[in-house]
Amino acid sequence: MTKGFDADCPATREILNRVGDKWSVLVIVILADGAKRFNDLKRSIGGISQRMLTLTLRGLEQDGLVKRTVYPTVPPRVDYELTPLGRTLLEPVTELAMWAQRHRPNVQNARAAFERAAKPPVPRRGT
Amino acid sequence: MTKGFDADCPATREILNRVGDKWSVLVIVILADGAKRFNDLKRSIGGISQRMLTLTLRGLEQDGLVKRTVYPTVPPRVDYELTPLGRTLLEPVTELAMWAQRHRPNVQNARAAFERAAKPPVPRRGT
DNA sequence: CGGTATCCGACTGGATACTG
DNA sequence: CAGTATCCAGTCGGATACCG
Repeated sequence: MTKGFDADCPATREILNRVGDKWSVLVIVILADGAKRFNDLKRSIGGISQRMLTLTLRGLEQDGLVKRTVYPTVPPRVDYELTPLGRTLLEPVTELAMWAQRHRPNVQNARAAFERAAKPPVPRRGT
Repeated sequence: MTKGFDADCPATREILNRVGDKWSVLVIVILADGAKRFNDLKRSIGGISQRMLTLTLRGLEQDGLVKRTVYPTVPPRVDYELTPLGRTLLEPVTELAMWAQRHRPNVQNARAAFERAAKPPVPRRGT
């Protein structure tokens, strides 16, 4: 089982590096709704710095996942939207997000148990 | 569309943090074949330091994705294996890995194009 | 509005040495 | 064998200031 794919191959490492960073997935998911302008995006995300939004968008653009469109109007206007390629990525990413939500209780649980196991497991009553 | 899930929710952020690190996915995929001992794992992976393997395994164990079994024999022996929870994670992760492989040419392509667009796009013949 | 440039602290991860 | 401890370079990412 699980034969037939390499998770260690460069391709996987590559996409994992992109998708595993702090903001990329978030941006992708927000752009799933349609094109957005830079500052709209920034507001939608909420905790991101201008610098990181720029870097994240550049990364996604570079990988062909996002398309950047500049309208040379007087206050400049730039739209970002998912490319078709970017939209296909949406599916495995959504899978992962759904896994996260379904199994979150398990994970939390495991973490609590792990923590309990680490500490001397609660002095019983007396001491 | 894509309503009905939050990629920004804490659960997703959490699992993305785990899965997005440098080694976790690799470990998970290797353990898909069955239990392995520490040094077997280390050899299977190839580029990992002892420290990082330990940290990665602790992280996975903490989240209930991997089970650690110590046999108190004279040279100590420790087995690591996926928990049922860990095995369920294998699926979305595999999806992502397959996406990476299917679309790698596109990504590579986009990167090349991006690079070309960045530099003054090739002086034509004369200069 | 949509960036770029700079600075800097925090965290990541490799190398190495030591331990039960 | 399976770690732990320490050190240290490199990267990530936030804050801030400035620019077209």
